[in-house]
Amino acid sequence: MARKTGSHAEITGPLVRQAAQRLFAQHGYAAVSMRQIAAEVGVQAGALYLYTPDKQTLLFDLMKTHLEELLTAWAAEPNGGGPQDRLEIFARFHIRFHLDRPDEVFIAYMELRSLEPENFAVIERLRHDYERELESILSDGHAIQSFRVPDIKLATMAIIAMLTGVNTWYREGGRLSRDRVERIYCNMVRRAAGAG
Amino acid sequence: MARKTGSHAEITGPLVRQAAQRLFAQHGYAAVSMRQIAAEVGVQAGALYLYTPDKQTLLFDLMKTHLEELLTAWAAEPNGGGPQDRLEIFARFHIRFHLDRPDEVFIAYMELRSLEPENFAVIERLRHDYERELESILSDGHAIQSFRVPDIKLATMAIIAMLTGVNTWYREGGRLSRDRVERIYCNMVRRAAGAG
DNA sequence: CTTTGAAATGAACGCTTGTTCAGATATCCA
DNA sequence: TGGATATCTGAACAAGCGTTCATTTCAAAG
Repeated sequence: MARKTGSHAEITGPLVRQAAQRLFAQHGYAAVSMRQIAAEVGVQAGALYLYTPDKQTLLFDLMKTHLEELLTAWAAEPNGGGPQDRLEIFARFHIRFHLDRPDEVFIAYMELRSLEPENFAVIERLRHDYERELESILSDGHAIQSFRVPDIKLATMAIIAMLTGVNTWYREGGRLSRDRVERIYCNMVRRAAGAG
Repeated sequence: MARKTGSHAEITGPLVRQAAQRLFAQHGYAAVSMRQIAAEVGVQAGALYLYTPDKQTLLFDLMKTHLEELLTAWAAEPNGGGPQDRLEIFARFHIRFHLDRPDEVFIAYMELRSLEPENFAVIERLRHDYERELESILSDGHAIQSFRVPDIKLATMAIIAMLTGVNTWYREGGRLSRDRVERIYCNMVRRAAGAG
């Protein structure tokens, strides 16, 4: 696969990350070789080491960047209103963000076991930071009896699993529009949380 | 890892499957070598080929067996009652069955991409057979207005994702008993389906 | 006690792996 | 134009891969 003509060296770095992302998502970290990534970029394997110290770091950076972008994007969402509004905003945000990045999401969920322990700890913390955002919404709603959830942590995990699950079946141009999917999931989440 | 003393050759086959299951679940199919599996069993790599034609078939058989057991076990559940009862039975069954087999479930969900196309097709069909069981419950309930679901297929996927998600966080001996988890999930599923 | 046949070994096959590095090449600034 | 600097090649390294197979081991059957 030849490189785009006219491409200068300073854009090879992003190309490497892009190629690694697609290949890791498709075949899995362990099943993809540095030579495959290099071929996708249009370069020899040795050249990759100008852009990453090793294969593991390549994976780690992809996952870290993804989760940091997730937290940043969530922080930029409107955060006014009561728990019910915030739950709806969260659900819609989660679906939108995840459907926009199927490869990143797939890697972040499937390649945790491919991370060396120190890297795993970093990623796990970031993921937990995000989960706590939903947890605090449910907790606030529980406090003022807007929601009926017997166990807040369990509800957090259940709702996130349900929302993230959309990535496993949704395909662009399918039977349902993204907006319709967002709306339906929103309703299910609200009801699962026992919202009035 | 030495074999249990007194073990005869006729039980090595199951041991191989067991070892492969644990290792595939922990590190992923591509990351596990035949030599690692053999070491776990207490045998040399060549001996594995008395029990499986190749590595791919080993994976395929694990997944196929898991899904067939899932379908068989579900068929053995009581299937009387209305959609509401059947939804509750399904939810409890799904959680119970999946929590009992964390390794199998992990492999069945994570290693789809490691299957060669023909094998993938077989597994995908089995999985779909199972999803259709829930779909028909929701469909029946929708027909007699016991459930309020704007889209049955979407609700099917959402509920299964939510239920299967329990495997990602539940740990034996944790804060919540299995029965309590079952009950809470049951309620969330009922409400998500819009059951009266 | 010998024969048989399954079970397991251990070496070997050709190939791929992640990573390194001396050398070639291209690009940019003076 | 010339020299410095960033970029990339291509070969090499040791190690590991899935798989095969002639040979050995060993318990049970005759």
